[in-house]
Amino acid sequence: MADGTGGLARAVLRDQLRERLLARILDGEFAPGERIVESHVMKEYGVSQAPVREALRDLEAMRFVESFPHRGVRVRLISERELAEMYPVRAALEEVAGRAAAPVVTDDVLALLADEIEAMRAATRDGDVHAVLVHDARFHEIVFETADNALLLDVWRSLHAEIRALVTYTRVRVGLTEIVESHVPILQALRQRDAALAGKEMRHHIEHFGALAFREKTARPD
Amino acid sequence: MADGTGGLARAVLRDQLRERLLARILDGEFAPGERIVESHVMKEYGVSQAPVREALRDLEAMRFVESFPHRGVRVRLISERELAEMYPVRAALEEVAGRAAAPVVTDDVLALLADEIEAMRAATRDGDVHAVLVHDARFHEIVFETADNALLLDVWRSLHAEIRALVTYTRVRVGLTEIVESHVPILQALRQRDAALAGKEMRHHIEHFGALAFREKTARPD
DNA sequence: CCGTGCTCGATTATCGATAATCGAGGAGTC
DNA sequence: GACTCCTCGATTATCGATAATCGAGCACGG
Repeated sequence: MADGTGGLARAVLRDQLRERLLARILDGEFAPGERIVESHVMKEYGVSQAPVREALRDLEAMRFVESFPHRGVRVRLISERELAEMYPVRAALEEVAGRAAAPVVTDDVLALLADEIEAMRAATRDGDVHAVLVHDARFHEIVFETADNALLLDVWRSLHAEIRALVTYTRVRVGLTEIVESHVPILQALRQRDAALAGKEMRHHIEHFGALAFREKTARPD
Repeated sequence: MADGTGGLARAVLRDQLRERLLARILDGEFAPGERIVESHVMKEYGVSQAPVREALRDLEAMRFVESFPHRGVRVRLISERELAEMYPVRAALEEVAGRAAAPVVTDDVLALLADEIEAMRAATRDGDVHAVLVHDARFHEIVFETADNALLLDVWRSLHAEIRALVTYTRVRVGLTEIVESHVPILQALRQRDAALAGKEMRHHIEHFGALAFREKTARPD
């Protein structure tokens, strides 16, 4: 058993490797565009090639890396153009989630959502940008889970890489408070169980920040 | 990258195995709920365990099979509910594609779309259901390609709408002619370069058949 | 007769090694 | 000097074998 390096010897190796590698990608230790060589990872964690390959394949499905036959795996470089492309897709998905979630949301879930907003506010006061983003993502994830559509949730999760990269771009341009408070109308629409309104608020929420983030280059013909 | 039928990704065993296994699942040779044993597939195709595992993992990501650690892989029962879940997601994506494609569509593309409709009509006359679905899928794919949003195209492809539609068709009888002719309003909206209308037609197109196939559970308040 | 623990066959998860493939860089030619 | 061909090092794709794990069936005690 490989216990010389980091003490990963419990569950399925593939999953542990995936989490480790993902953390390193998000920390920027693996820079975008940089290659991730299987043999290096093998030696570093003292495991064999197979679990490394499968972990990397999982990360590919999550869109954090890309791979080409015989040419290996590299951290996906997410261009500003791709981020711009994400907004209409994400906006549409969030609208679907809002519409589906509103009629079936329970008071418990509403409380959870309110908690997340509170947590975002607290993190904002502490200046903890990372925590804000975590609770932001969690807020949206709760809505998608409530929508009770496994396929929808799956597709949304596959956008994680883009969403993650997105916040790095927008971090400096948009105030944290504005981000946090813009979740309130969504919660209110859900409280009213108004499907159309909830969908609209979800859509606007995404489109608003999309327009903010790319206002200098969006020459959208309307 | 998610390759559809790109062309030069042939030599990789994993991909070939995935296609073979998928065909067998769809043919019903592997019944829903039935286990797929790695060692059996190994011997049957004369390959090693690694490519089999990776092919099965791909199929898992596509939701055609499910796997549990140390307990192997089994064919997922694609429930009617799951098929129903696809429709709102797909409808939203198609609307985005229609809106994006309409302002930039060329006459060449419009001609291609008209050709696909003609091909669908011909296939209908021949009673070739599979061909109809292929050209149907191609019609929509052309619209997504025209939308010029790589992420949107990627997400749409990940739905494998053609395959799911096939499954739907085998369960719910919908008139072929109705399917084919319902593409005409989309083409007309694109001809007018009317983004909002094209999006709306795309959405209605999908929602219509979703409602037909699963009318008992869609109770959209309107 | 029923429940419990154990053994065994089947299967997966992982390993270490080999074959196939790619990209860079040097020798040779015009 | 620029281009082409070829070799070589690096890396991936696949293989065959071993270790870990699970579930079913059986012996045993209550």
